[in-house]
Amino acid sequence: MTNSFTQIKNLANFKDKEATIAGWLYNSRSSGKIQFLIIRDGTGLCQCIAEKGKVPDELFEELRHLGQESSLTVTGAVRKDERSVGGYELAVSGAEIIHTTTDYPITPKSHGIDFLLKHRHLHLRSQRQWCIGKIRHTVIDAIRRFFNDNGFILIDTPIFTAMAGEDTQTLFGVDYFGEPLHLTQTGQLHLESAAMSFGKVYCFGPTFRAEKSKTRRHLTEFWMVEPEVAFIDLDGLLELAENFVSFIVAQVLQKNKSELEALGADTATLSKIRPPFYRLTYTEAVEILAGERTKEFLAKQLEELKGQKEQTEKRIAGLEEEQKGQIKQWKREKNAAELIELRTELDEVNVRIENNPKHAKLAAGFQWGKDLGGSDETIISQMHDKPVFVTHYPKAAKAFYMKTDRGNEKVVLNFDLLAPAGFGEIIGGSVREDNHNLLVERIKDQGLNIENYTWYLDLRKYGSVPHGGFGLGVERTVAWVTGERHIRQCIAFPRLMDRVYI
RNA sequence: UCCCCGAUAGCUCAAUUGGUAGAGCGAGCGGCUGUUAACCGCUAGGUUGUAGGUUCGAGCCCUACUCGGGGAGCCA
Repeated sequence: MTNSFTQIKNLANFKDKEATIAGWLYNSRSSGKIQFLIIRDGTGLCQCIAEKGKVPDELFEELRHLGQESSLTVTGAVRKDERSVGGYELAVSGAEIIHTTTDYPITPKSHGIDFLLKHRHLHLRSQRQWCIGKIRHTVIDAIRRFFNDNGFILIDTPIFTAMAGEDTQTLFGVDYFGEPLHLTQTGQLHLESAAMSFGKVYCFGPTFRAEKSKTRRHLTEFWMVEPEVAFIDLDGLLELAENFVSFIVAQVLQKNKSELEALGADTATLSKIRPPFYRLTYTEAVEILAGERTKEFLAKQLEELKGQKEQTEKRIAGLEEEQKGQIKQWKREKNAAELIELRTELDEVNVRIENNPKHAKLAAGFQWGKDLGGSDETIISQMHDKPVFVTHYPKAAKAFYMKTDRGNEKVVLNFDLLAPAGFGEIIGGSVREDNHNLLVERIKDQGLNIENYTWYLDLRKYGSVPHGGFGLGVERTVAWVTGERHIRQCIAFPRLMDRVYI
């Protein structure tokens, strides 16, 4: 059935010829003798023009009353027209209605996030989600392509696992025939053993974390890709990570230009994402955070926000004044719509103004030894126009498996990659401790049961080599690239803390 | 777990100091031959999240609860 219909993305090939498309009614406008039907078919949007006299009267009336998201096929001549959404439109000669829809809940006007999440199964049809879904597909395709083309072997690591990468408090427990297991939070430990067989490996799958985090950066179930490489040092890992991320961004720019534009993403800044990325050590980052530069940066940001607030308030007051007077009806309605927008904007600015001094205080009081907080990462990230590596974190704040810097025992050979313009961490990685006895010490130091790690320690007994890897969060990457502020929009069916609709 | 904010028509939001609950969209009907979230006219649509309290009078004030949003810790 599918094969006999023309896909909307291919309409250009049918210029001045007849085509039949099959899809759903996305939106329609009628002007008495002429109707504009916007059809979506999963590959794009197409405006179909139905003119009275050129289609049977009965069909014309039927189309005029057709509800949003009704399914149908439309036949007509394909012609180029600048005024049309995709550049091409269909002059309708016939149509077959497959299913009539009434009262589709998601209208072309604005909706709140709660309503949209409750209707996620339908929301996936809307343009914004469709664009994000296409870009996510490209990101995942680019991830696999990059590793497959660079000599990495795919290893599927288990989802049921007894191993804990970090601490067990953030894991989802599972009753495995009476045995307590949990859902994986990383494939890394298993992957290390595979790296000793294949050299360069990666795993890619869902990951589960029971962190009680209610922020725009967190999901309890998300997708993560983790490469692991034998015979590599920290510099090698950074180089791998920057080439990898640059490749993903380049692929999205190449394949999803129109989707990026539809989403309002910053393609100019994205096209500058090329190696080398900025490199900071943790110690340098702390100096920046606690220093004058951050103080000035945040103070300037606060001034800008206050200015923005003042302007928005002025505009709101002006509009409110105008609404009190005698004005045309259409102007009154337009003002009301603008007021709603401005009030939302004002709310956001107020939250940022409220947070700014808190973040400034956290940054100024930052003590060497603590892990970087979310707001600290945001500040560093906002100061840069390209991704930033932060390396060499304090050993005490990090996981047991990270390799101690032999030149400075207080830090480990690890790194985070912060996406620019405030998006924050998208990668975390490290060189792994490869000395058997040092690793035993670290396991004991952190109060972990050494018996659980005998196989992991074996890797350091039989031909131990320097090795390392990292994990990249798919949804965070998609959010950064698309400019979407919340990662829940970057996966089809998000799992949030206390919130699973379907 | 902690801090801040919110809940009014199917949806997005108004409602002055506590004084008769309104608008747009959506739905239905009608009009309009090039619309871009089209436009114009008419119609229907409400126990203001729940329970209690203050008051002559509560959408608005107070208390508790439920649900949601934003942020913190932690992290990809």
